[in-house]
Amino acid sequence: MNECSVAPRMGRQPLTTRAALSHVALRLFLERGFDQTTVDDIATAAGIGRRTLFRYFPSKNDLPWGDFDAELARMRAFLAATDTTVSLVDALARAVVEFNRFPSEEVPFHRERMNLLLNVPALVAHSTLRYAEWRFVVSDFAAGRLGVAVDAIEPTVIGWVFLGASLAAYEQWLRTDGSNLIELLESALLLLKEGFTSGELPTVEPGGRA
Amino acid sequence: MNECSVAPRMGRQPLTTRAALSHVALRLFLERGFDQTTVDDIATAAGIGRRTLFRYFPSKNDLPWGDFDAELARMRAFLAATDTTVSLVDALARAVVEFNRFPSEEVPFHRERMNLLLNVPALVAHSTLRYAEWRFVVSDFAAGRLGVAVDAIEPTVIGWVFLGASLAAYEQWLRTDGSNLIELLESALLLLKEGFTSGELPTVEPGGRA
DNA sequence: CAGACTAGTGGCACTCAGTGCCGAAAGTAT
DNA sequence: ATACTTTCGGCACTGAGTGCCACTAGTCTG
Repeated sequence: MNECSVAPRMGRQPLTTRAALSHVALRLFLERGFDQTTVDDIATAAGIGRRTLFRYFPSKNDLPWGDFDAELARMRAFLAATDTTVSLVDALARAVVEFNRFPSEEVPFHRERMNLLLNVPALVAHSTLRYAEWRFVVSDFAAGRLGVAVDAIEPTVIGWVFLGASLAAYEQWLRTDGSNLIELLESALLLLKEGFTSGELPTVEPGGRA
Repeated sequence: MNECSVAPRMGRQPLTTRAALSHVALRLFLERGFDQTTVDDIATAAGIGRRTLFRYFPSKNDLPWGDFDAELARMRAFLAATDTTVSLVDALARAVVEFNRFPSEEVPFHRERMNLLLNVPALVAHSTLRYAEWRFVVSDFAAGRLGVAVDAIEPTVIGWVFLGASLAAYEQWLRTDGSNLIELLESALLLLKEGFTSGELPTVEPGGRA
């Protein structure tokens, strides 16, 4: 029977968690820089073997992301639960905002993490693979709403456009101390709604200063 | 005096060119796959030393790109030469189309190259760094037209959005044999002009089937 | 022509990320 | 105790990328 609450599954218990390793790595990256930190350093700091670390994360580049898959699943669920009376663009905009809402105590941590992800070249490059998964969630939802294939041009463009707006907001957020990520996201997403029809873009006040 | 046309500059002549190496590498990548091709293989095939190859290209990932910097300079020049009566969005749309126009004999080659760049994970990731340079050209132009800083939110979003539309067109192009890249780009860029105002996207026929 | 100068070449040794293999360790189930 | 299951981590290996340095192939000057 499986009635033990302390060690519910068979075999040896894991020594640590993805979250703990991500945290240790992030600390070292901030202290000495990403390139100056070796995987050995991280493993040693976490008190595990180097080989073991590679079982928790497939690459050094994945360490700052923590458990991104779980976050993505959250966004997918949020979209799935959105009422169909809400327009496609609004539904996506709300989901994006929701996806990027964090408890206030985690905000400084998240800021440092994004600072790395958007500035260290190796991480910038690797991030693309994560963004692709994110875009797929967006495109998939859009395709369902529009009644077209997920690889049709409209859902694809929508995926890219929402990603671009989000990252633009993030870049803005990291650039200015004390700015509010959620407000910046709403500004950027509003730009999409206002559209590019006129050729002259509407001037939107950055949320942080509105 | 410097009047010799064969060897105009001092010192030893280069054994090869970036373009030649890019071509050799691309052939090998197509034959056996990107991951199955080592830098040694490429250097040997090109008849140079491995160490020398790394002087022509900073990384294996850069080989498929050839001389991207020159292409970027062309786009920048095209934008700079665009009449100011043309709206911002139209100017960018024309520049993007121009940037992606190739002589018909190079099209199959370019297609294979983009096939690699958009499908091999390592290349997908690395491409981000090249795209960032591309986006900067777009954002920079937009910032000038809008009279705002290049790191303001509007030019940033515009950079992302045009990149997204371009890549969506490319993905579409690679997916369907015999499709026309230029037409697909125009379709995707039209989506941007039509905008997201209504919440319901206009249905645009893919250029390849129009 | 000799010697100085300059720029490309490539071998060697090194660091570091990532992987396959496999036995040891630490648990649970019977 | 024994069997089974899962994690751990050492070891050896591949392959990308780098610093160093001697060598090569040119030009330029006297």
